[in-house]
Amino acid sequence: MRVEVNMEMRKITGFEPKEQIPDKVRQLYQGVMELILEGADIRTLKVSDITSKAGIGKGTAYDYFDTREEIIVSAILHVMVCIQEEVSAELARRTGFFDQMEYLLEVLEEKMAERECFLRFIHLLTETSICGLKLQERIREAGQEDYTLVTMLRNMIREGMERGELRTDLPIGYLCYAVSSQIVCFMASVSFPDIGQITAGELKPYILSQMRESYGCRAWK
Amino acid sequence: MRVEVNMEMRKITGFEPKEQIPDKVRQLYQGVMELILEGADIRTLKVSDITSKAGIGKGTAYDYFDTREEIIVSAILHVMVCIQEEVSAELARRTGFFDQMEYLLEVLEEKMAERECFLRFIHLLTETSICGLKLQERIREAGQEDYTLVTMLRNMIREGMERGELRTDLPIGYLCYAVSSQIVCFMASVSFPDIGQITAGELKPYILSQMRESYGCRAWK
Amino acid sequence: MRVEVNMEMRKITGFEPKEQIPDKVRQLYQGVMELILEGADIRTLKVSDITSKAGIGKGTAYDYFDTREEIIVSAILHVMVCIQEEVSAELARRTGFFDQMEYLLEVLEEKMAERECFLRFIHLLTETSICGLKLQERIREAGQEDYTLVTMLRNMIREGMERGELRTDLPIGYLCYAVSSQIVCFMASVSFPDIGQITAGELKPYILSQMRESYGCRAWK
Amino acid sequence: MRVEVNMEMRKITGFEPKEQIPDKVRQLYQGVMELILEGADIRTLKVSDITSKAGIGKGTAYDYFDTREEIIVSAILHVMVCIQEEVSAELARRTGFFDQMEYLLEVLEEKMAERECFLRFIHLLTETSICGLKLQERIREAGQEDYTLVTMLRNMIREGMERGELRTDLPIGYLCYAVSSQIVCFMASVSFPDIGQITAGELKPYILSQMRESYGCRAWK
DNA sequence: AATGAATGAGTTTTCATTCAT
DNA sequence: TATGAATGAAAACTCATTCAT
Repeated sequence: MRVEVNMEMRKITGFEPKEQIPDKVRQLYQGVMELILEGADIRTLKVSDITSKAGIGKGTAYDYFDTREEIIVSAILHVMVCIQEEVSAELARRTGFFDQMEYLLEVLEEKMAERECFLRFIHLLTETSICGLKLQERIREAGQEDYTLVTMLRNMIREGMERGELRTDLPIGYLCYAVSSQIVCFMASVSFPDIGQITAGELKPYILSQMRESYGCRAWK
Repeated sequence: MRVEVNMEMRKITGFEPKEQIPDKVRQLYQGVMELILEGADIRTLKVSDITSKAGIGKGTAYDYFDTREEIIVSAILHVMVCIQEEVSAELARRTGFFDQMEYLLEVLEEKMAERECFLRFIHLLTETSICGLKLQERIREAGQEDYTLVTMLRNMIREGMERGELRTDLPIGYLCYAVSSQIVCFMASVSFPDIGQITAGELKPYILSQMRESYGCRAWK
Repeated sequence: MRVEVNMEMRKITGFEPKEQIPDKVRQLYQGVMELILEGADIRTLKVSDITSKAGIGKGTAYDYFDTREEIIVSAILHVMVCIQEEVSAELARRTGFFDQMEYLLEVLEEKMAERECFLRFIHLLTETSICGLKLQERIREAGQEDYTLVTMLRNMIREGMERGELRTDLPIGYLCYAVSSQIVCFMASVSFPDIGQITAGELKPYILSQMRESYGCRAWK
Repeated sequence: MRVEVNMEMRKITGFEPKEQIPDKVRQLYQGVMELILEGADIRTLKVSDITSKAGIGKGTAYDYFDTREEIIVSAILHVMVCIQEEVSAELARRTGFFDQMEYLLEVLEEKMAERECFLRFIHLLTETSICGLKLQERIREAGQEDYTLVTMLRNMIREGMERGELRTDLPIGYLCYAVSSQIVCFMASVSFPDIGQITAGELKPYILSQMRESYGCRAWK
C-alpha cells in the first residue's frame, strides 16, 4: 500500500531576502549573471550551462526551481531587487534632484563601464519573450513596480517638481522623456567612448548643467 | 575518396533588389516579419512556423537558404534595406536639418504606432547573439553601413553642421548621442503613451524646439 | 469532364540494346558511372547529383525510371552487360583455358589500374542493400546469370575441364573458388602495388604458372 | 561576444578497454552489430533503429557520441579490436606457420558460418564512404595498423620465412597474395557452401596441404 | 539533499518524388 | 518532352526535465 505524500518544497521566487537564499541558489544566480555578462542570451541559455557555471548538479537546480525559466527570471529579479535597494537607499540620503541625478550618473558610469554591457542591459529590458514577460508579470504580482529605472526616475522628477527644484510649466511626461533621453545618452557614452569622441567624465558635467538650465526652476521663474 | 558534388544554387542573402526576389522568398520574408510583429523572438523562431505562416513547404525554405538563421537574418536585412531606401529618398528631398528631423519623427510615429513595436525594434538592434551578430556582419560585408538609423542620423547631423544649421562648437559625437537619445525617447513615447502621460503628437513640437534651442546655430552664435 | 488516360511509358530496365537507349538515359548512365568511379556510394548517391552530373533535369530521370534505385541499378546493369559482351567475345576467340586466363588478367590489369578502383568494384559486388539485392534479382529475372564474373569463370573452367586442359579429379566448385580467389588477389595487387612489394606485371606469370601446375591436367595425369 | 561553454564529456572512440566501456555504450555496440548481422547497411543505418535495438533512449547515444557516424564506427572498431586481441593472443601461443594457419581457418569457419556474413565482412572492409574512411583514419590515428587481417597475415608469413618454414626464393609479396587468395577462397566456401559442392571442412585440409606443398620449405630446398 | 545519466518530445535539415509550366 | 521549383515524410540532433542512486 503505497502512500503518495506531496512533500514538494515551496519553490524559490527571486524575492527572498538575501539571508534566506540557500547557498546552491546563490551559486545559480551567480552563474546566470556571469553568463549574461559574457553575452549569453536568456532566451537560449541552457540549463546545463548555468549549472556547470554554478558548479552544481543539474538536478539540484530543479530542487529549487520548477523550470529553466524560473531559474533565469529569479536570478534577474534578485539582482534587480539588490540594485534597487542599494540605489534607492542612497537616493533617499540625497536631498535635491540634481544631487540625486549626479549620484545616478555616477552609478551608471561605474556599472556600464564594460563595453557591450549597455547593449546587453537594454536588450534585457526590451526582452519580450517568455522570460521577459514572466519578469514583468512577476514584478507586477509582487506589487513592486518601482524596481524599474523608469519608475524610479519618475518619482525623482515628481518629488523634484513638488520641492520646486524643477519647472512645473512643462508636462511631467515631457520631463520624464527629456531626462530619460539624457540618461540614455550618458549610458551610451560610457559604453561606446570611441564613437562620440567625448568621454563620459567630460559629458557628465555638461549634462547636469544642461538639465539645470533647461529644466531647473531658474530656467523658468 | 569522398564525393562532394556542389551543384547548389547560389543562396539568397537579403540584399537582392526587390524585383529579383523570388515569390517564395517574398512569402518567407513576409512570414518572418509577421511573426516578429506578433511578438515572436528571432532566437526561438521555428522554421516550421515561418513556412506555415508563409504558406509554403518547409523544404522550399531550404532551397533558398542554407539554415534557419539565414532565413531570419535575410528577412530582417531586406526590411531594413527597404525602410532605409524609402526614408533616405525622402530625406534627400528635404533641405534643412530640422525639416529632416520633423519628417523622421513623423515616420517613426507612424511606424511605431503599434504597441510593443518599439521594444521589439530596440531589442532587435541590440541583439548580440548569433542572429544579431550575423546581421551586423552581413551589413559590414555588404559595405553598406548606412542601412542603420545611427549612420543615417550622423550623416544628417554632419550635413547640418556643414550647412551652418547646427552648432559646430560641440563635438559631432556628442551631438549624435544627444540627438539619438531624443529619438529613442520619442519612439518610446509613441509605443507607451500611457507611461509618460503625454502623446507623441504633443511631444514632437517640444522635442523639435528644444533641439533648435540646444543644438541650433542660434544657441551659440 | 476530365479523362484520365494511362499513357505511362514503359520504363527502362538496363537490358535495352545499346542502339535503343535514348540519349538522356545514356547521359544518366554516364553520370552514375562517373560518380561511382569518383568514389560515391550507390547507397547514398543522390538523384540530384546524378542528374546534374548527367546535365539533365531531375524530372527527366523520372520520365525514364520509376525510382532512384532503378536509375542506379539500370546504369550498373548496362555497364556490366557491355563489359560482358566485350570480354566474352574476345574469350570466344581464344581457344585454351590458360590463353583465356591470360587475357582476363590483362583486361583486369588495364581496368583496375586506377587506385581504389578495386575496392570500389568489390564493394559493389558485395553490396547487399536494396540496390545490391535489386541488381541480383534483376539479373535473375533476366535469366542472364552469365553477366557476372563468377559465372563467366565457371563457364571457362567447365569448358577447360571438358577439353581436358584442367584436372577433373577436383570438384568444379573447388576450382571455381580457387581460381576466383587468385583473380581477386590479382586485382588487389593491381590496385595496391605498394602493399605487396610486387607489381602486377611480375605477379602475372607466377599466377599463371601456378595455376598450370596446380590445376592443369599435367599436375594430375 | 558569443558564449560557447564547452563542458562536454570526452566522447567515446571505440578504442576504450573493455572494462571501461559504459553499459549503455555496450548496448549500443551490441545493437549496431546485431543490425549489421541482420543485413543492415552502415551507410543507411538509422540512429533510432540502433537505439531502439539497444533498448536505450536516442539522446543517450548522443551523450556518448557526437554523431551517428561515430556510433557506428566505434562499434565496428570495438568489435575489430576484440577479435584482433583474441586472435593474436592465440596466434602467439602457436609456434609454426601452418599451426597458425590452421587456427586461422578454424576461426574464420566459425565466424563466417552465417550465410551472407562473408559478403558483409568484405563489404565493410572495402567501404570507401564516410564511415569507412573514418574507420581507416581512426585506425591510423591509433597507430594500430595491425588490427587488419592483411597486416596480421603479412606478419605471420614474414616470421614463417624467418623461421625457415616457408620458401624464401619467392617474393614475400607474392606469398602474401597467394596465401590471401587461399583464405578468401576458404571464406567464400564457408559462406556459400552450395556453390562449390564442397564443404569448408573438406576444403580445409586440402588448402593446408597445398600451402605446405607450394610454399613450404620442402617444396624448394 | 545532491547528483548527472537517461530520456524523448520537439527541432532542424535532407532529399526522393511530383507536377505545373 | 523536358524541366526544376516545390513538397513533406523521414532522419539527425538538442536539451529541458526526470529519477535512481
